Amino acid sequence: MRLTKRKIATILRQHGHKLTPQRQVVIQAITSSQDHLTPAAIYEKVHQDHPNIGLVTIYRTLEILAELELICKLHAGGSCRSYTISTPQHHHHLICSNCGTVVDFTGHNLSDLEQRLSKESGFRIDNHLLEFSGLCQACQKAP
Amino acid sequence: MRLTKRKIATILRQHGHKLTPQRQVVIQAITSSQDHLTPAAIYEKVHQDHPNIGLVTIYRTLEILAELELICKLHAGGSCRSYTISTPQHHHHLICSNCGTVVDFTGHNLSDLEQRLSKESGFRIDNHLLEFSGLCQACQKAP
DNA sequence: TGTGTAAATGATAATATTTTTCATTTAACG
DNA sequence: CGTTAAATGAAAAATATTATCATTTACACA
Repeated sequence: MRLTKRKIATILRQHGHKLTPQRQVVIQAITSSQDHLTPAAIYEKVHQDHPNIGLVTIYRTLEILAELELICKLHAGGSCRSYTISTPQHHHHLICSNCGTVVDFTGHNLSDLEQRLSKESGFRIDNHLLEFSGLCQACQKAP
Repeated sequence: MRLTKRKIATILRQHGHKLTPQRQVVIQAITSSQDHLTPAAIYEKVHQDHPNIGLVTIYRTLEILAELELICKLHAGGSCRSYTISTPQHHHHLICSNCGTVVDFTGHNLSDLEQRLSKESGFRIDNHLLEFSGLCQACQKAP
């Protein structure tokens, strides 16, 4: 189950942010895409129907959405600044290195490993980053 | 066991690259650091003793070293373009988000998960990215 | 131990990306 | 509706990265 636009709007407001038309457009662009999108890509996508929206607004919106964990930042693939829509539960990503399609997966728990590492290294572990990349079914067939 | 400078030199030559003084200096800067370093940070570090070395050379050297997997690119932490020395065996990283110290770890095998994901999604998985971040022992004590 | 040659360097410029600033506009609250 | 804090767009500034090119240099080979 993905985050609905309605839900996103509520969370934005709950945190004292306004739901501007520009933000709605950015959110729409992200939720309607299977890919991960860079700020520039979102700008492109959005600019056709909304020529007045500025790239800076995109940057600002993305920052807020990421802060609220409504979108996820991805690292695999070309850019380290591309985003995909988030889902409520903890998850990781599988990314097609050809077409950029993002598939979420859950059910893999890293807490055992985390505990082991914490014990071995003395670190207090706060966070992790786990992504897989490869070719999706469609891109395997037609390279 | 870390890669020695000698070993790195050999591998460079094996791939038709020259071992220039500039490259030696960059390698030295990376191998002698516990941190992960950005191109700019390496430039800073190196520029004191070698004022003639250009930032561009650093970029080029890093690209080659990364290509040959002699260094690893890290994503956790501020920059998505920071590097640490690599080790021969497959490993992942644990990174202190305060001081940048990088600790390698091995022994965690993702191939079961990889297989499961591959089956479930139809992806042909080529690669993965796994990093943990948190506070190292020293930084926990003195924030 | 020279020497020819492909590779590397540094300087500079070009391009790309991200952040700042600020005057104006607007969403959302009562 | 009116008020106000937040958001926007435009422009510029700051950063980061890549390309170009004339000159230099490592090193394979004689």
